[in-house]
Amino acid sequence: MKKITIGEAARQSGVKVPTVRYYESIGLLAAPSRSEGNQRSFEPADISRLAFIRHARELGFEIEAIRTLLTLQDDPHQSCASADAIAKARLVEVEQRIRSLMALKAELETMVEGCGHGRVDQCRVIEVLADHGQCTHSHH
Amino acid sequence: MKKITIGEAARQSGVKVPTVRYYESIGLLAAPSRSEGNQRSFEPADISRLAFIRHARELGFEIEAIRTLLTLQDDPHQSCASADAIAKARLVEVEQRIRSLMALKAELETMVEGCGHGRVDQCRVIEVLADHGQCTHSHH
DNA sequence: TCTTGCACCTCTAGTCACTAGAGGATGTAG
DNA sequence: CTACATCCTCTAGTGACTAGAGGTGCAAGA
Repeated sequence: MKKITIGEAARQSGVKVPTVRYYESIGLLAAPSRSEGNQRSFEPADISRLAFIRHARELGFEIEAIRTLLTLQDDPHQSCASADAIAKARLVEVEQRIRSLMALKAELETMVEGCGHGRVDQCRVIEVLADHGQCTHSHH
Repeated sequence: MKKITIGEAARQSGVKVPTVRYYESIGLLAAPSRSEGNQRSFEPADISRLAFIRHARELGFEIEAIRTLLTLQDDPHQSCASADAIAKARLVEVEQRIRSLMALKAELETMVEGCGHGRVDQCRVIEVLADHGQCTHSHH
C-alpha cells in the first residue's frame, strides 16, 4: 500500500529517473498508476523489472533484445530457446569485441612505449596512426 | 593535376562518401576545391588525412580527440605530450573495457551453459538477469 | 498557516557519429 | 545523344539516453 515514487524506484533499481520515464515511454515498462496529484506510483514488481533491464543493459543487450527477454519472462511457459539464442549471439559478439580490443591494446602500447616525449615529428602515436592509415585491416 | 573525386577519395581512404562530407562539415577536413560543376576535388594529402581519421576511429578515439591529434600533426614542432596523454588515456579505457568484457563473457557463459532448453521458468538466462538485478555492481 | 525547497510533471531539443532518402545536377561511356 | 553512375544539398532518422525550460505537488519547519 506504500506508494513508491519514481525517485525511490530509481534509487532501488539503479536506473536514473529520466531513464525510467524513457523506458515507460517506449513501452518497456507498463505505465504505473498515478497519485491524485498525477505522480507515478510504482509497485515492487516494477523495481524488479527495472533492475532486470539495468542489468541486461550493463551486459550490453540492446533494448529490442531486452524487450524480447521481458516478453519471455512475462510468459514463463514458453520455450527458452529464444532467450538462449539471444544470449549466445551476445556471447559471440562479446568474444569478438574482446579479441579486437586486445589487438587495439597492443597497438596503443606500441604507440605509448615508442613516444620519447620529444616533438611531434618523432612521435610514435601520430606515426602509427598515419602509417596504418594506408592499410585495410578488418573492422570490428 | 588529376582530380580526385569524392568517390575515389572514399575508396582509397576506406571512409564512406557521406562520412567524408560529414567530416568536412564538422571541420575535421578542410573544404576541398571544386570543379566547374561544383564537385569536390581532393588532393593526395586529403586521402592521408581521411585514412588517419579512419584508423583513429577504428581504434576508438573520439572525434574531439582526433581533432586534437590532427592539430598536433599539422604543427610537427609542438611537443607530443598531448598526443601521448590522449593515447595513454585511451589505453586505460581499453584495459578497463577488456576487464569488464571478460566478466561479462563469464556471466554469459554461465547463462548459456545453464540453459537446459526447457521452458522459461527453468532458464538460467532469464534467471541470471533477474537475480543479479538486485545487486549493485559497478557499471562500465 | 505559511513558506521553503526538493521532487515531481510534460515537453522539446541536444548528444554522438553517422546513415538514409529526396530531389536534382554533372560527368562519362557507348 | 542518351543512359546511367556519380555527384550535389538538404532534412530527418538512428539508439539510448541526457539536459533544460517552465510549471505543479508535497512534506516539514517556523
